[in-house]
Amino acid sequence: MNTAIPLDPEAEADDPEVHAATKALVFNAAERLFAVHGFQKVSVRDITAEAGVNLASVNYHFGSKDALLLEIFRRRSTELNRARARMLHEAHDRHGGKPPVRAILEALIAPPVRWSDPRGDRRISAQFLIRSRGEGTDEMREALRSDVSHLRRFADALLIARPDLPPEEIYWRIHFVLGMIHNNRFAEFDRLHTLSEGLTREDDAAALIERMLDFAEAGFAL
Amino acid sequence: MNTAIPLDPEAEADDPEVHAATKALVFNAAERLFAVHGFQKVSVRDITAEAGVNLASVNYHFGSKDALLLEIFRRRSTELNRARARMLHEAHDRHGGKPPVRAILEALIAPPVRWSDPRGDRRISAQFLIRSRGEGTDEMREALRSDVSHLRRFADALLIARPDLPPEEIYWRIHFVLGMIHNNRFAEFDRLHTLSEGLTREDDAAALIERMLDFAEAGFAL
DNA sequence: ATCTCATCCAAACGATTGTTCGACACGCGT
DNA sequence: ACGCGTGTCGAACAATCGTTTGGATGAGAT
Repeated sequence: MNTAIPLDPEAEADDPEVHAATKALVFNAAERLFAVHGFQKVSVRDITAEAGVNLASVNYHFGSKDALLLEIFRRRSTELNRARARMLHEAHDRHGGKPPVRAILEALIAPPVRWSDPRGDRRISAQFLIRSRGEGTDEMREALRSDVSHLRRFADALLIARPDLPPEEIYWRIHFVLGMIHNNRFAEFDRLHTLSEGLTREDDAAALIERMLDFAEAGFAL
Repeated sequence: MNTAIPLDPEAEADDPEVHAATKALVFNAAERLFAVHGFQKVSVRDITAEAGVNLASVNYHFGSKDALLLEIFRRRSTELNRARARMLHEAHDRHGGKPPVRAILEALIAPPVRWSDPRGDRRISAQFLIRSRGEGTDEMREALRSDVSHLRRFADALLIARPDLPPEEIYWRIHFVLGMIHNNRFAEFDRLHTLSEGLTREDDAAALIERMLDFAEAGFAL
């Protein structure tokens, strides 16, 4: 698995462990390799070689390869969920507890799409999370069940914003919007780029969010 | 890989072609296991055990594990492309060469969603194709480039149906619709089912197609 | 100084991987 | 009967996998 991606110089801060630079190196290398090549295709040796540490570091610091994967997933997942929850909360505050559909959808769409911005340093995390949805281990799929409770807040907000719609209609449309979000992968962007012969540029996250919001809001306006 | 999935009734009993039956057995077993567990998690021994044939059968009939995967992918991919192209062609005939947006989108959405119908026997093929999009080998990703030429017919039709829209807008919305389609995975349906607490039922393919069409058409109506 | 503890390292472990090999069985045309 | 080709089979191949091991290292506390 050859990769020529610049390594992230920033290490994590404020951890209970004082002297664990190796752990952060492994964490970042693993996330990057997993995001690019997938879980099964990346070996522990690939990770440690990329991180420049000893082979046994993975098992020493994380217990196992799956546990390492799970830890990355949980970290990034809670980060994303918090960003979404914060935006939804702000929307509630701004609109007196009953935000419109577009504000709710924005809280759902904007955070992950902003992560995918090529100008930022969170693209890898975004790709990792998208990939983990389809290739995760059994434990990660169980961790995705708790994601349901997180999604329910968005569903409830939408049910209030559109009380005239039958609830099942709301849920289906959430499913469609999530499909739009999870389709923002490197390979899909590439395919779109060749299909449009270079017309579509994904380097503007704000414009993409607007486009997705227009599309999704129209689907919810029925 | 523990699999407790009932074997399909087709081609299991005494076939007139006794000697070529093994290849079909391997083909079907591999497609089913790949669709359920993913490509990397399924070993050649899993496939041959599921098919009830000798371990060497895969390499003898297909050359390698990757070649087997590629052959399944090519078969199902051309089948799907043909079904879509036929529907698009019929739409052209019905509307004098200038079909409306909804008819074009229907040709894009209906075939794969019909495959996903639990009452049919093509759910496995649909899941396989969806999964191959994210976990495919390098050769398969190259085969997906030719899929672009297939998508271009839909893009051209939409450009004609909406000449007032800037082309890049058309391409982005195609990207969104494809995201809706590719999100129809087992795991995602399950998550939606638990989120809606049983309200959403995916057993009605026709109703799901209508829902997706309504949503997508609204997004294109802007 | 000695003990302690966390960390790192090279080496090896057993298991599993995809693939290959040689032998054997059968149908079929000559 | 023979040879030939196709197909199947058990066995083994080398490679890679995740994980474990025992000892070296070095800083901090006693």
